[in-house]
Amino acid sequence: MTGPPTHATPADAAQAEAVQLRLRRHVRLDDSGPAPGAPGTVAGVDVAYDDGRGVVAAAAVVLDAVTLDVVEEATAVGPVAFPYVPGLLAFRELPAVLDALGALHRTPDLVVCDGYGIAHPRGFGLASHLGVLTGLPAFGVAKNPFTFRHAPPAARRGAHTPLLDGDTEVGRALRTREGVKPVFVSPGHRTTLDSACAHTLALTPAHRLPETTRRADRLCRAALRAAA
DNA sequence: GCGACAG
DNA sequence: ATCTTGTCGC
Repeated sequence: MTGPPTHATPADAAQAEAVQLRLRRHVRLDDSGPAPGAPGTVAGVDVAYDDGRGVVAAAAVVLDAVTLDVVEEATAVGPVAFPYVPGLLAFRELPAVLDALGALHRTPDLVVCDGYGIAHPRGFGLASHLGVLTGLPAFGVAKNPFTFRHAPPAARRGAHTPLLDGDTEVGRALRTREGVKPVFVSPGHRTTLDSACAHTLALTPAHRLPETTRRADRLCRAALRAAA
């Protein structure tokens, strides 16, 4: 039997890796998600921690994909369920993020994550994991190149170079602001790299990071403070 | 064996 | 992620 995707927190790193290997075959990189520029909604999700108290706060902010106006916001607070281990970030962040997404009154057409999609040691980063569990189109925008190689893109906004895992392009270093350090985009689920990059440019009219992640970042920090 | 390592 | 002031610049 092909049982449903797991929600339970793995007991250790070995079990977590086994879950990733089992779930990754559900990843689909196609254009079944919204086309860049099309009307609809885009959600940004992010998480903030208070390691001292072992508390995590997540936020989901839904924007109008065309105007970038905020349509709805939701937060969730809970106990930290997993330590930070490079390659296993999803087990630390997703429980709270899924709660925040579940608290929304409407389902977004697309989700933007802080981190990576298929650019990952086992091809199953945060955005892919979230996409597979929710069934929603998702991609990741990371602030650092992780373990991947890339050449610096040209200085103008929109310039990009491949993010390489050996010889495979798993993502892209994308310049969202002229002369500013690029972001690192990778598809997660039900989207392509081209589409993810186009969406990222549409979400960055004024800053390096997408409006979705900027808003989710602010909101989850506020939720963490309020939880104190 | 020693680093490096999304958030 | 998080610990942290002022400061330069659009």
